[in-house]
Amino acid sequence: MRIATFNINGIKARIEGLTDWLKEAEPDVVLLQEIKSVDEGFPAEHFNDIGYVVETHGQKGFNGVAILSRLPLEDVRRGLDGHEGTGRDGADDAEARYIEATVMGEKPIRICGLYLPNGNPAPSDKYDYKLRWMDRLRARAAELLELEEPFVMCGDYNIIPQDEDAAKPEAWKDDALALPTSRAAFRRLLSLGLTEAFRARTQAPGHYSFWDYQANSWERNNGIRIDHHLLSPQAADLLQDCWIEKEVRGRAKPSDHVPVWIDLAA
DNA sequence: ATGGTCGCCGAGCGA
Repeated sequence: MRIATFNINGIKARIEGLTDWLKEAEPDVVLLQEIKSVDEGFPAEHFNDIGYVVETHGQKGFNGVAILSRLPLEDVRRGLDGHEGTGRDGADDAEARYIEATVMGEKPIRICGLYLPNGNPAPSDKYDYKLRWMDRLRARAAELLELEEPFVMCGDYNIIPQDEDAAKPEAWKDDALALPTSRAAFRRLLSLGLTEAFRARTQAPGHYSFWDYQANSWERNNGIRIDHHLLSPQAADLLQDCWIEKEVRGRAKPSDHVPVWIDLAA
């Protein structure tokens, strides 16, 4: 089963490029982030027509996540638990950033798609929200781990795990994506027993999943690696491969992110 | 270099 995570930065702007990519790359499952659409505005029927079932968790204008799958989806869940009611919008669940479903292949796999808050500037209420959100994600991961079944948490984590994951680490020193506090929160997630698929495959630096639209970042290869797959032990046992589809960034009208893939023996 | 470029929509925010 081949699964890709892809922050598309707006479904309306990316419908054509995303369709072309789906037809040629033929992923079994895709986790989309930043659909920037309400559920009713997402062109689900269009993707049904090319063989994908669609589940969305959207909101107007910003954020929004979706799952596209060639296999049936069951037990869809939207949003994280832990309704603090103290978020900067009055409720931490005001932002649509998380969706879960079970993909019914040969071996059913629980798939979590997430768009972790950016958190800039730091410090700020936005940064506090990011850290709280990571706590809530960790609580959900701990719940799922108790089941001792295969699950994957895939998405735009907005975390540069190590300096090796940035072309210019010094430029991100004070950024919410790379601050020691952010990296520590990411490590706490991993230390529950999750495997970061890309780093499990290679320790090599210089692999990125995002290049800013500004300042010719793509042409200068000034990228960062912030889109990740975290696997439960039972899912890690199924991991065949993990790779970044860098070429997509050079296409016409691209997203600023590219797809990151895992292949599971499932 | 305190700008630069996108996408949401239809002003200004978020990244």
